[in-house]
Amino acid sequence: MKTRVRIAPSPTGLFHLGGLRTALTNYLFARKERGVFVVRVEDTDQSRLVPEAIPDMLESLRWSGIGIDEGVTGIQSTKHKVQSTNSKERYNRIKKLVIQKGNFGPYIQSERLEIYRRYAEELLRKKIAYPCFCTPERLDKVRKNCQAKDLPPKYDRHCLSLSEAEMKNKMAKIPYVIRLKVPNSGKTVFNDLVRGRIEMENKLLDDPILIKSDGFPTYHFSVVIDDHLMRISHILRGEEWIPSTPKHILIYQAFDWSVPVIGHLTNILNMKGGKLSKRDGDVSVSDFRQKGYLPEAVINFVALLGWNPKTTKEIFTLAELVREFDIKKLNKAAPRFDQQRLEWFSGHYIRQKPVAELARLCAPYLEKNIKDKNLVKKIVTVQQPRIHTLSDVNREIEFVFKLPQYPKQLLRWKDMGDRAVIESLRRALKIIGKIPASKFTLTNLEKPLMAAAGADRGPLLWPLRVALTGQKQSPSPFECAWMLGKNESVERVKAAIRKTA
RNA sequence: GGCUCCAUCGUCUAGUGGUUAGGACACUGGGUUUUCAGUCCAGUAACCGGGGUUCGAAUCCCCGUGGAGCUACCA
Repeated sequence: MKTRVRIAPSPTGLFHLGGLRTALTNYLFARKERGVFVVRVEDTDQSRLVPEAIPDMLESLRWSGIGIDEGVTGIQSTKHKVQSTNSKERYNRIKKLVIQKGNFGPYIQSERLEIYRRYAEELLRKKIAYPCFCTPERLDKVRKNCQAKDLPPKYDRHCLSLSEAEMKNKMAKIPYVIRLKVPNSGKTVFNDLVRGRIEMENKLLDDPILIKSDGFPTYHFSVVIDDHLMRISHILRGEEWIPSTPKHILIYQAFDWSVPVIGHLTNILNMKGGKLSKRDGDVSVSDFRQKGYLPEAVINFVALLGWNPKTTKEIFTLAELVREFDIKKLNKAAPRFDQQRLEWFSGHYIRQKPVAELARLCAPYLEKNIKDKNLVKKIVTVQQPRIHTLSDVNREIEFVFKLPQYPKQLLRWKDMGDRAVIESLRRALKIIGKIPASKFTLTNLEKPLMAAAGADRGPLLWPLRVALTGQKQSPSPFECAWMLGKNESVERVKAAIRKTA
């Protein structure tokens, strides 16, 4: 049987790190098995729709390099086509721009309502499911009652005792949900691909709602119908689904369908060990993208959260991950999100980039509008070893555009006096002045200055660096002079001499 | 409360009955160096607790404890 996996995101918010990890795992598994990676949108909760969620997810996956084979694969530009109206309307307009590909569509659940209805009616006919007319208030009471008695919260099957005639009569008049009748004895067992055998007593299971009173299916129902109809062979999803998996299996059994292989991945926790949420800062993939983390770094970092190759290798490109991925090496314990580790990965990948490419990547992040392409390249060259994200490119380079005010004492290296400072600056000025503006390169600066500095470099280089930057900390004087260019460098050194004299 | 899952340095993890418990991030110190980075070298640091099983347990079993998840006409 062909390996077919899917992610089934719900468009209720921006695509976050946990979603990326699930997507990556499914993608890697599909590639490894030469299978198909499907994206299906589960928008059955009409009250929580977030219009931008689908485009955000698609953009995040595209940015990460995770290619989609089937299902919701792309979107036409949403710019100018979607005027702001109420959010549900906006969602529906964006939905129309979604590109779907494959033979098992539609791949958006709100477009499959008749399918779920049909299958639910089949279960109704077979008496495996039943309509329930109870009000939310009554259900709430039943639930509280169970809790008060320390019993598992379960529906009391009040509506199951209705006569056929009563049932028909009510169905015509009152809104109702359709529930699955779960067996009240025995246990449901499945073999989780990452956790091994998991079992649950059937009598602990609540009769799950299959179809809501608004006619939409619940997740539990639509996920089973679609995974079956779309021939999904392996379900790899978050561990929050473990407790409801037995319900899903009972639905498969109700239709006499074979159950896919199921594996539950760990969730990503915050540093305190709690659920990763907006409160912990940035968790959406688009936030990381906007902050200038490289996709290579985010992928590498996320791949190693909950999986590792069991070797000491830590740096992986997406292609290497495809090659080395092994589903058996998934961990069971939930990892925590460590920002510092992500930053290290990002810095690492930034240092690997060719300067021209890094300059192109950094360009949108530069705070100053720099027209001189050459200057951008210089700045990026200097910043490359110092930064962790693309937006860091602006860090500590204010001096390039405007010399900050600084006290003249800052020019002194150790116990130097004013006279020594002036002498040192004049020497530097002479050397710099000799280099033609057209040959004002890093090496042409470094060579003569280092030669002149001799063994004890502080007396020459420290005053020069401060004269150029006005800062206690900065890149090397050669790099600073190079960025500033000959004229500006000369002017700043002269100014420092005047200041000291 | 009920149910389910999980448990090695601060963090990500290696380890599947016998290891000086290994690597990486972070941290600390040192080398390189004019400062900041980078880079190189070194160091601090962990088997949640208690019982078993065994000649021997991080590893197998049980009981605790702790954490997470589910307990919705949300997914």
